Amino acid sequence: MNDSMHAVTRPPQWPHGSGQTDPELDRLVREIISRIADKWTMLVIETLAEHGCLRFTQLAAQVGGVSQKMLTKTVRQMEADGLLLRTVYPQVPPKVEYRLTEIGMSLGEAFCGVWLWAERHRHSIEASRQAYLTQPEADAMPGSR
Amino acid sequence: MNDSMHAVTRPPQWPHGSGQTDPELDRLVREIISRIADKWTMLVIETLAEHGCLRFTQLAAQVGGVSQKMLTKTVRQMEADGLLLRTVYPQVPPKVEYRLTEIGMSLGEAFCGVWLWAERHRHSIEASRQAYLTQPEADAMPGSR
DNA sequence: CAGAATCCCGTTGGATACTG
DNA sequence: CAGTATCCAACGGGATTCTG
Repeated sequence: MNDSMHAVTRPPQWPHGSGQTDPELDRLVREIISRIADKWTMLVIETLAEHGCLRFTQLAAQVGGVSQKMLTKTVRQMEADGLLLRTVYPQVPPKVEYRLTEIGMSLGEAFCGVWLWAERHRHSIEASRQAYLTQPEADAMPGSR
Repeated sequence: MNDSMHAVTRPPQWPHGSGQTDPELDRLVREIISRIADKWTMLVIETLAEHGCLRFTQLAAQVGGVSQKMLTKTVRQMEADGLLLRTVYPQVPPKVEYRLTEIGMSLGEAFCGVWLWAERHRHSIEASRQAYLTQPEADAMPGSR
Protein backbone atom coordinates (compact mmCIF):
# COMPACT_ATOMS: atom_id res chain seq x y z
CA MET A 1 0.00 0.00 0.00
CA ASN A 2 2.83 2.42 -0.42
CA ASP A 3 2.02 5.33 -2.60
CA SER A 4 5.34 5.61 -4.25
CA MET A 5 5.64 9.00 -5.80
CA HIS A 6 6.82 8.00 -9.16
CA ALA A 7 7.65 11.35 -10.64
CA VAL A 8 8.37 9.67 -13.89
CA THR A 9 9.72 11.43 -16.85
CA ARG A 10 9.11 8.82 -19.47
CA PRO A 11 11.29 9.16 -22.53
CA PRO A 12 9.95 7.94 -25.86
CA GLN A 13 12.15 4.86 -25.80
CA TRP A 14 9.73 3.13 -23.46
CA PRO A 15 6.69 2.60 -25.60
CA HIS A 16 3.98 1.97 -23.06
CA GLY A 17 1.90 4.98 -22.34
CA SER A 18 3.40 6.99 -25.14
CA GLY A 19 3.55 10.14 -23.06
CA GLN A 20 1.44 8.95 -20.18
CA THR A 21 3.03 9.96 -16.92
CA ASP A 22 0.05 9.43 -14.69
CA PRO A 23 1.31 7.82 -11.49
CA GLU A 24 -2.15 6.55 -10.74
CA LEU A 25 -2.29 4.76 -14.05
CA ASP A 26 1.16 3.46 -13.34
CA ARG A 27 0.02 2.06 -10.02
CA LEU A 28 -3.08 0.54 -11.57
CA VAL A 29 -1.19 -1.20 -14.31
CA ARG A 30 1.33 -2.35 -11.76
CA GLU A 31 -1.42 -3.85 -9.64
CA ILE A 32 -2.97 -5.63 -12.60
CA ILE A 33 0.33 -7.05 -13.70
CA SER A 34 1.22 -8.29 -10.24
CA ARG A 35 -2.21 -9.83 -10.15
CA ILE A 36 -1.90 -11.83 -13.34
CA ALA A 37 1.75 -12.61 -12.82
CA ASP A 38 1.14 -15.04 -10.02
CA LYS A 39 2.02 -18.67 -10.09
CA TRP A 40 -1.01 -20.04 -11.90
CA THR A 41 -2.98 -17.41 -13.82
CA MET A 42 -0.91 -17.52 -16.97
CA LEU A 43 -0.84 -21.29 -16.92
CA VAL A 44 -4.60 -21.43 -16.68
CA ILE A 45 -4.86 -19.05 -19.59
CA GLU A 46 -2.48 -21.12 -21.61
CA THR A 47 -4.34 -24.32 -20.81
CA LEU A 48 -7.73 -22.88 -21.64
CA ALA A 49 -6.36 -21.31 -24.79
CA GLU A 50 -5.26 -24.74 -25.87
CA HIS A 51 -8.30 -26.74 -24.88
CA GLY A 52 -11.05 -24.19 -25.16
CA CYS A 53 -13.42 -25.39 -22.49
CA LEU A 54 -12.62 -27.57 -19.50
CA ARG A 55 -14.23 -28.81 -16.33
CA PHE A 56 -12.58 -28.25 -12.99
CA THR A 57 -10.83 -31.59 -12.72
CA GLN A 58 -9.76 -31.53 -16.35
CA LEU A 59 -8.35 -28.07 -15.90
CA ALA A 60 -6.41 -29.13 -12.83
CA ALA A 61 -4.98 -32.11 -14.67
CA GLN A 62 -3.94 -30.07 -17.69
CA VAL A 63 -2.38 -27.27 -15.69
CA GLY A 64 -0.46 -29.80 -13.69
CA GLY A 65 0.85 -29.54 -10.16
CA VAL A 66 -1.74 -27.12 -8.93
CA SER A 67 -3.56 -27.81 -5.71
CA GLN A 68 -7.32 -27.68 -5.63
CA LYS A 69 -7.23 -24.74 -3.29
CA MET A 70 -5.03 -22.62 -5.50
CA LEU A 71 -6.85 -23.54 -8.65
CA THR A 72 -10.12 -22.48 -7.08
CA LYS A 73 -8.65 -19.25 -5.87
CA THR A 74 -6.95 -18.49 -9.17
CA VAL A 75 -10.01 -19.29 -11.22
CA ARG A 76 -12.31 -17.23 -9.04
CA GLN A 77 -10.02 -14.26 -9.24
CA MET A 78 -9.82 -14.61 -12.99
CA GLU A 79 -13.59 -14.76 -13.15
CA ALA A 80 -13.82 -11.60 -11.07
CA ASP A 81 -11.40 -9.89 -13.43
CA GLY A 82 -13.39 -11.02 -16.44
CA LEU A 83 -10.63 -13.21 -17.82
CA LEU A 84 -12.67 -16.37 -17.90
CA LEU A 85 -16.25 -17.49 -17.76
CA ARG A 86 -17.42 -19.99 -15.19
CA THR A 87 -20.50 -21.97 -16.10
CA VAL A 88 -22.22 -24.00 -13.39
CA TYR A 89 -24.59 -26.73 -14.45
CA PRO A 90 -27.04 -27.28 -11.59
CA GLN A 91 -27.03 -31.03 -11.58
CA VAL A 92 -25.80 -33.93 -9.51
CA PRO A 93 -22.95 -34.52 -9.58
CA PRO A 94 -21.99 -30.91 -10.21
CA LYS A 95 -20.46 -29.85 -13.47
CA VAL A 96 -18.55 -26.60 -13.86
CA GLU A 97 -16.97 -25.52 -17.08
CA TYR A 98 -14.36 -22.86 -17.64
CA ARG A 99 -13.48 -21.03 -20.80
CA LEU A 100 -11.68 -17.82 -21.62
CA THR A 101 -13.42 -14.58 -22.38
CA GLU A 102 -12.23 -12.34 -25.18
CA ILE A 103 -10.18 -10.35 -22.69
CA GLY A 104 -8.64 -13.50 -21.32
CA MET A 105 -7.60 -14.58 -24.79
CA SER A 106 -6.17 -11.18 -25.56
CA LEU A 107 -4.09 -11.40 -22.40
CA GLY A 108 -2.77 -14.72 -23.58
CA GLU A 109 -1.79 -13.14 -26.86
CA ALA A 110 -0.16 -10.20 -25.13
CA PHE A 111 1.78 -12.48 -22.88
CA CYS A 112 2.88 -14.51 -25.85
CA GLY A 113 5.69 -12.05 -26.42
CA VAL A 114 7.14 -12.82 -23.03
CA TRP A 115 6.75 -16.51 -23.65
CA LEU A 116 8.60 -16.27 -26.93
CA TRP A 117 11.25 -14.19 -25.25
CA ALA A 118 11.74 -16.86 -22.62
CA GLU A 119 12.00 -19.53 -25.26
CA ARG A 120 14.42 -17.54 -27.31
CA HIS A 121 16.73 -16.54 -24.51
CA ARG A 122 16.59 -19.55 -22.27
CA HIS A 123 20.02 -20.73 -23.36
CA SER A 124 21.54 -17.35 -22.71
CA ILE A 125 19.92 -17.25 -19.31
CA GLU A 126 21.18 -20.67 -18.35
CA ALA A 127 24.63 -19.79 -19.59
CA SER A 128 24.60 -16.59 -17.55
CA ARG A 129 23.59 -18.49 -14.46
CA GLN A 130 26.40 -20.94 -14.88
CA ALA A 131 28.89 -18.16 -15.44
CA TYR A 132 27.57 -16.33 -12.42
CA LEU A 133 28.01 -19.37 -10.23
CA THR A 134 31.57 -19.98 -11.29
CA GLN A 135 32.64 -16.36 -11.50
CA PRO A 136 30.58 -13.88 -9.49
CA GLU A 137 33.33 -11.29 -9.92
CA ALA A 138 33.07 -11.05 -13.67
CA ASP A 139 32.41 -7.34 -13.59
CA ALA A 140 33.56 -5.40 -16.55
CA MET A 141 35.63 -2.78 -14.86
CA PRO A 142 37.53 -0.62 -17.27
CA GLY A 143 40.93 0.29 -15.99
CA SER A 144 41.46 -1.37 -12.67
CA ARG A 145 40.69 -4.29 -10.41
CA MET B 1 21.24 -2.47 -33.28
CA ASN B 2 18.04 -3.99 -32.21
CA ASP B 3 18.18 -7.50 -33.46
CA SER B 4 15.85 -8.76 -30.80
CA MET B 5 12.79 -7.11 -32.21
CA HIS B 6 10.47 -9.91 -33.01
CA ALA B 7 7.36 -7.82 -33.69
CA VAL B 8 4.91 -10.43 -32.56
CA THR B 9 1.55 -8.80 -32.68
CA ARG B 10 -0.82 -11.56 -33.56
CA PRO B 11 0.56 -15.03 -32.99
CA PRO B 12 -1.30 -17.57 -35.12
CA GLN B 13 -1.40 -20.08 -32.34
CA TRP B 14 0.20 -20.69 -29.04
CA PRO B 15 3.79 -21.68 -29.56
CA HIS B 16 3.09 -24.96 -27.83
CA GLY B 17 0.51 -26.09 -30.31
CA SER B 18 -2.68 -27.84 -29.52
CA GLY B 19 -0.96 -30.99 -28.45
CA GLN B 20 1.63 -31.23 -25.75
CA THR B 21 4.97 -30.15 -27.08
CA ASP B 22 8.17 -30.52 -25.17
CA PRO B 23 7.25 -30.63 -21.49
CA GLU B 24 10.80 -29.86 -20.50
CA LEU B 25 10.78 -26.70 -22.54
CA ASP B 26 7.45 -25.89 -21.03
CA ARG B 27 8.83 -26.27 -17.54
CA LEU B 28 11.88 -24.18 -18.36
CA VAL B 29 9.87 -21.33 -19.78
CA ARG B 30 7.53 -21.56 -16.84
CA GLU B 31 10.42 -21.25 -14.43
CA ILE B 32 11.85 -18.26 -16.26
CA ILE B 33 8.54 -16.47 -16.32
CA SER B 34 7.87 -17.06 -12.65
CA ARG B 35 11.34 -15.74 -12.04
CA ILE B 36 10.88 -12.44 -13.81
CA ALA B 37 7.29 -12.01 -12.68
CA ASP B 38 8.16 -11.10 -9.14
CA LYS B 39 7.43 -7.83 -7.48
CA TRP B 40 10.42 -5.82 -8.63
CA THR B 41 12.18 -7.26 -11.66
CA MET B 42 9.98 -5.65 -14.27
CA LEU B 43 10.06 -2.35 -12.43
CA VAL B 44 13.84 -2.40 -12.37
CA ILE B 45 13.86 -3.14 -16.07
CA GLU B 46 11.50 -0.30 -16.72
CA THR B 47 13.53 2.10 -14.63
CA LEU B 48 16.82 1.17 -16.22
CA ALA B 49 15.25 1.31 -19.66
CA GLU B 50 14.28 4.87 -18.88
CA HIS B 51 17.44 6.09 -17.26
CA GLY B 52 20.07 3.95 -18.90
CA CYS B 53 22.59 3.68 -16.11
CA LEU B 54 22.04 4.20 -12.40
CA ARG B 55 23.82 3.77 -9.12
CA PHE B 56 22.29 1.70 -6.36
CA THR B 57 20.71 4.55 -4.45
CA GLN B 58 19.49 6.23 -7.61
CA LEU B 59 17.95 3.00 -8.77
CA ALA B 60 16.17 2.52 -5.47
CA ALA B 61 14.81 6.04 -5.59
CA GLN B 62 13.55 5.72 -9.14
CA VAL B 63 11.96 2.33 -8.64
CA GLY B 64 10.24 3.64 -5.58
CA GLY B 65 9.07 1.77 -2.53
CA VAL B 66 11.63 -0.98 -2.73
CA SER B 67 13.65 -1.92 0.32
CA GLN B 68 17.40 -2.19 0.13
CA LYS B 69 17.22 -5.89 0.78
CA MET B 70 14.81 -6.66 -2.02
CA LEU B 71 16.55 -4.40 -4.47
CA THR B 72 19.83 -6.14 -3.77
CA LYS B 73 18.25 -9.53 -4.15
CA THR B 74 16.40 -8.59 -7.31
CA VAL B 75 19.38 -6.98 -8.91
CA ARG B 76 21.68 -9.88 -8.11
CA GLN B 77 19.27 -12.34 -9.56
CA MET B 78 18.93 -10.24 -12.68
CA GLU B 79 22.67 -10.09 -12.96
CA ALA B 80 22.88 -13.85 -12.65
CA ASP B 81 20.31 -14.22 -15.40
CA GLY B 82 22.20 -11.82 -17.61
CA LEU B 83 19.48 -9.19 -17.63
CA LEU B 84 21.66 -6.42 -16.31
CA LEU B 85 25.28 -5.56 -15.84
CA ARG B 86 26.67 -4.62 -12.47
CA THR B 87 29.80 -2.52 -12.50
CA VAL B 88 31.72 -2.04 -9.27
CA TYR B 89 34.16 0.81 -9.02
CA PRO B 90 36.73 -0.10 -6.37
CA GLN B 91 36.90 3.20 -4.59
CA VAL B 92 35.85 4.79 -1.34
CA PRO B 93 33.02 5.43 -0.99
CA PRO B 94 31.88 2.55 -3.20
CA LYS B 95 30.19 3.19 -6.48
CA VAL B 96 28.15 0.55 -8.25
CA GLU B 97 26.38 1.14 -11.50
CA TYR B 98 23.64 -0.87 -13.09
CA ARG B 99 22.54 -0.97 -16.69
CA LEU B 100 20.56 -3.35 -18.82
CA THR B 101 22.10 -5.85 -21.14
CA GLU B 102 20.67 -6.47 -24.58
CA ILE B 103 18.70 -9.37 -23.23
CA GLY B 104 17.33 -7.25 -20.44
CA MET B 105 16.17 -4.62 -22.89
CA SER B 106 14.57 -7.22 -25.11
CA LEU B 107 12.66 -8.52 -22.11
CA GLY B 108 11.37 -5.04 -21.49
CA GLU B 109 10.18 -4.87 -25.05
CA ALA B 110 8.56 -8.28 -24.87
CA PHE B 111 6.80 -7.39 -21.67
CA CYS B 112 5.54 -4.21 -23.22
CA GLY B 113 2.69 -6.13 -24.76
CA VAL B 114 1.41 -7.09 -21.35
CA TRP B 115 1.79 -3.55 -20.14
CA LEU B 116 -0.23 -2.24 -23.04
CA TRP B 117 -2.81 -4.92 -22.46
CA ALA B 118 -3.16 -3.86 -18.83
CA GLU B 119 -3.57 -0.24 -19.87
CA ARG B 120 -6.09 -1.09 -22.54
CA HIS B 121 -8.26 -3.36 -20.45
CA ARG B 122 -8.03 -1.82 -17.03
CA HIS B 123 -11.48 -0.33 -17.28
CA SER B 124 -12.97 -3.65 -18.29
CA ILE B 125 -11.20 -5.33 -15.41
CA GLU B 126 -12.42 -2.83 -12.87
CA ALA B 127 -15.94 -3.09 -14.26
CA SER B 128 -15.78 -6.87 -14.02
CA ARG B 129 -14.63 -6.66 -10.44
CA GLN B 130 -17.48 -4.40 -9.51
CA ALA B 131 -19.98 -6.64 -11.25
CA TYR B 132 -18.50 -9.65 -9.53
CA LEU B 133 -18.84 -8.04 -6.12
CA THR B 134 -22.48 -7.12 -6.62
CA GLN B 135 -23.53 -10.24 -8.46
CA PRO B 136 -21.32 -13.27 -7.96
CA GLU B 137 -24.02 -15.41 -9.62
CA ALA B 138 -23.77 -13.60 -12.91
CA ASP B 139 -24.36 -16.19 -15.59
CA ALA B 140 -24.59 -19.75 -14.49
CA MET B 141 -26.61 -21.64 -17.02
CA PRO B 142 -26.42 -21.50 -20.75
CA GLY B 143 -29.71 -20.00 -21.74
CA SER B 144 -30.48 -18.22 -18.54
CA ARG B 145 -29.01 -14.99 -19.78
C1' DC C 1 27.61 4.50 -0.54
C1' DA C 2 26.52 -0.18 -1.11
C1' DG C 3 25.52 -3.83 0.95
C1' DA C 4 25.26 -7.87 4.65
C1' DA C 5 23.00 -9.68 8.63
C1' DT C 6 19.18 -10.03 11.64
C1' DC C 7 14.48 -9.87 13.29
C1' DC C 8 9.86 -10.33 12.45
C1' DC C 9 5.32 -10.52 10.41
C1' DG C 10 1.95 -11.25 6.68
C1' DT C 11 1.00 -13.88 2.79
C1' DT C 12 1.36 -17.86 -0.17
C1' DG C 13 0.42 -22.23 -0.90
C1' DG C 14 0.41 -27.37 0.00
C1' DA C 15 -1.86 -31.36 2.43
C1' DT C 16 -5.74 -33.08 4.47
C1' DA C 17 -10.49 -33.78 5.85
C1' DC C 18 -15.16 -32.83 5.08
C1' DT C 19 -19.71 -31.49 2.37
C1' DG C 20 -23.70 -30.89 -1.07
C1' DC D 1 -17.55 -33.72 -8.95
C1' DA D 2 -16.54 -29.39 -7.24
C1' DG D 3 -15.71 -27.35 -4.09
C1' DT D 4 -15.13 -25.38 1.48
C1' DA D 5 -12.62 -25.38 5.87
C1' DT D 6 -8.59 -25.92 8.55
C1' DC D 7 -3.93 -26.48 9.88
C1' DC D 8 0.71 -25.49 9.04
C1' DA D 9 5.24 -24.89 6.68
C1' DA D 10 7.81 -21.95 3.56
C1' DC D 11 8.69 -17.81 1.53
C1' DG D 12 8.44 -12.83 0.68
C1' DG D 13 9.49 -8.76 2.09
C1' DG D 14 9.83 -4.54 5.32
C1' DA D 15 12.49 -2.26 9.16
C1' DT D 16 16.57 -1.96 11.52
C1' DT D 17 21.40 -2.36 12.61
C1' DC D 18 26.15 -2.97 11.38
C1' DT D 19 30.38 -2.83 8.27
C1' DG D 20 34.12 -1.83 4.68
